[in-house]
Amino acid sequence: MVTILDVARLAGVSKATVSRALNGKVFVREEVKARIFQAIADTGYRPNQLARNLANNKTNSIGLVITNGLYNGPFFASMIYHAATSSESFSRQLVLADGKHSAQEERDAINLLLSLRCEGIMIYPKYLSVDELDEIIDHNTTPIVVINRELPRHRSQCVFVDHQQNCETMMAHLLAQGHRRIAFVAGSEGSPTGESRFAGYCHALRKAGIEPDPQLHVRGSWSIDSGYQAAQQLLARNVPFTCILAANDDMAIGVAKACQEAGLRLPQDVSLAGFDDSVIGQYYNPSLTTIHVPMDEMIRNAVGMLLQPDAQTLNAHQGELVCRESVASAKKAR
Amino acid sequence: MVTILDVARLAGVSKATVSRALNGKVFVREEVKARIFQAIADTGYRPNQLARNLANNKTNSIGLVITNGLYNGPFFASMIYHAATSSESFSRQLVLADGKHSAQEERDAINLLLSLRCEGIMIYPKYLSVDELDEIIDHNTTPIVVINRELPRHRSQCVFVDHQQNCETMMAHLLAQGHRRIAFVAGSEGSPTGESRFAGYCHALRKAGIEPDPQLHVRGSWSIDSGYQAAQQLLARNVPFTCILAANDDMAIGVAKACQEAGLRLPQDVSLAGFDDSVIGQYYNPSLTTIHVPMDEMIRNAVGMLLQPDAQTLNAHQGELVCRESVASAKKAR
DNA sequence: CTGTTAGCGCTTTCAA
DNA sequence: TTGAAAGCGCTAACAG
Repeated sequence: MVTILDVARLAGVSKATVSRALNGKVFVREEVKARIFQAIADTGYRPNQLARNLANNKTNSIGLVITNGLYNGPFFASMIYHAATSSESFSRQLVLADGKHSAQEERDAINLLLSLRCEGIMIYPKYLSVDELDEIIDHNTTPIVVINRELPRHRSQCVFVDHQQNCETMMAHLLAQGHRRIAFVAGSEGSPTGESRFAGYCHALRKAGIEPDPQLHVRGSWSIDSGYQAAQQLLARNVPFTCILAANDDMAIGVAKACQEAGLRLPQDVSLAGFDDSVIGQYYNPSLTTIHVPMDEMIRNAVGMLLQPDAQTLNAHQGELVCRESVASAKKAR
Repeated sequence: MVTILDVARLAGVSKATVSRALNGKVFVREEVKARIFQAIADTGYRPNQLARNLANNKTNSIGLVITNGLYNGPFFASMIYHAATSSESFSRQLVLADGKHSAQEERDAINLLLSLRCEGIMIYPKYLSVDELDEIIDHNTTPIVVINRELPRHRSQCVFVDHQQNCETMMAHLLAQGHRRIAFVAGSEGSPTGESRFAGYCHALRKAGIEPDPQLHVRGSWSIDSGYQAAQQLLARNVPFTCILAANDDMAIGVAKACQEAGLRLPQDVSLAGFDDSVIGQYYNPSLTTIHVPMDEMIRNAVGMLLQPDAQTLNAHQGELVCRESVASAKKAR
């Protein structure tokens, strides 16, 4: 491996001068510079970032902790996409670490990124609780921003949307269409996002004078397939409903499949809605009514928080109702 | 920042001993070890991987170059997913670099990863030609594996599937269903994957004694939306066909949307098929006939090649026809 | 403008 | 089994 010393010798200067020529902060005589660049070209020298990072004590990289099992879906794809794009726009590399299957492994992933000396770390938590996250942030000097969790104790280290509020917005829309018997396909047990959406569902119903019916409540685990299975359970119960609200778009698509297999037409026989506004929803048949979550904005914000901790940034983001074909006005309950 | 020296002092030993205790390769007296770990716990010491990597001259990381605009789709999501999973299974970190919008930027991305001293680099090329890739591989000692491109000069630095062969398999199926007027929605101009699939399409037709009709040929650019628009163009031409084959699943979904908007029923009025077997195809309505590309296998293979360059590995992978609802037997051309 | 000299934090001989 | 010392490749004072 050719080092800066080789270049220096070939150009007949010292390492320092090569370094200066390379970094451009300090003036180097044109003539010398030319010799140096010639030597670099001749040797095929490539600076060792590792050494450079160590000397500078900074790495120009941003870490992202995300749970492996999750990033298969379109939702997470767009998250990684935005994370990579935002990082690059700040000339930072994105380093991925897997949260795997437990809080401990999520912690390990953070520690790994920390020992890699990432400049900042974003984490989309799945297992770690708010308390644990608070503690991790307290115990570290490296900037850490939590995505999709509200941390009351660390207002400038989190970005999130109010899922409950969004769900109430959605419910208001469904109720306005005349739906009264609305089924709910929940996300994984214990997921704060899922719980908030469910809370929004219950709250909106009660506000409309309707008591949530446990018979209309089934649980999935965010994947398309889990939505499919949840819907089959729901249909097997043989209770009447005119609309199904799934806690995310992926599950909604699974639900659609199950309904269609059961001979139900969407939206004539049953309306359907989801959350997240994943790309496919727009092109699904029928296209999916959903809530748009501004992932791009959130991530851009998160990266901004990491790199410029002082700049005041907005951490509560607004979701937005997107009305499409999958919701029709209610006729009569099946 | 607490360093190994702080720990050493606190434990009353030398840096070297702490290092040894930490790495476990050399024996350290139990009693001393205990003192060291106590000191580590007390100080909250975390080894600096940067320094460690520099000293060891290795990084435990694998780089992936991929074009930003692309990884929004489900296909690339699954690629990143498998890349991260495979890397982790070899205890390596995945580092992402963006190929952006040109061959030069793709080159830059590789150079970046190289200067980061990744142990190996995988590249899913979009702009770089086979010749350029050959050259890059020749000029570097770091292992580089190219995904989805056959490099005749570097058989053990590439993994790929035979897209033309796969397309012929698909065409054989469509022809067997009685389709004769089969439209083709191509991918971006100049894309080797797209060209191969198109070649397979033409070849299969000719083998069946049918001359490809330019009127049945439209071009998209891999995205759902481009498929939608391409299909609209096709429909506007008002030429008869009984089946549409899109060069990937995403475009097929766009095509489906356009057809349905035009009042065509799938698959009764027109059959539809795609490539890649992306998750959504299975749940789309109608579910999508496609060719499964074994991305998991390919990536695992690629990572294996990077880390164990000597081990003989298979680099040509087989695609597999997946028959679902979107293709029916041909009645009469519209 | 440029060379010399210390480090950055860790690993690894070499001796003891 | 442990310590001292050299070195990984680069940057950054400090002189000159």
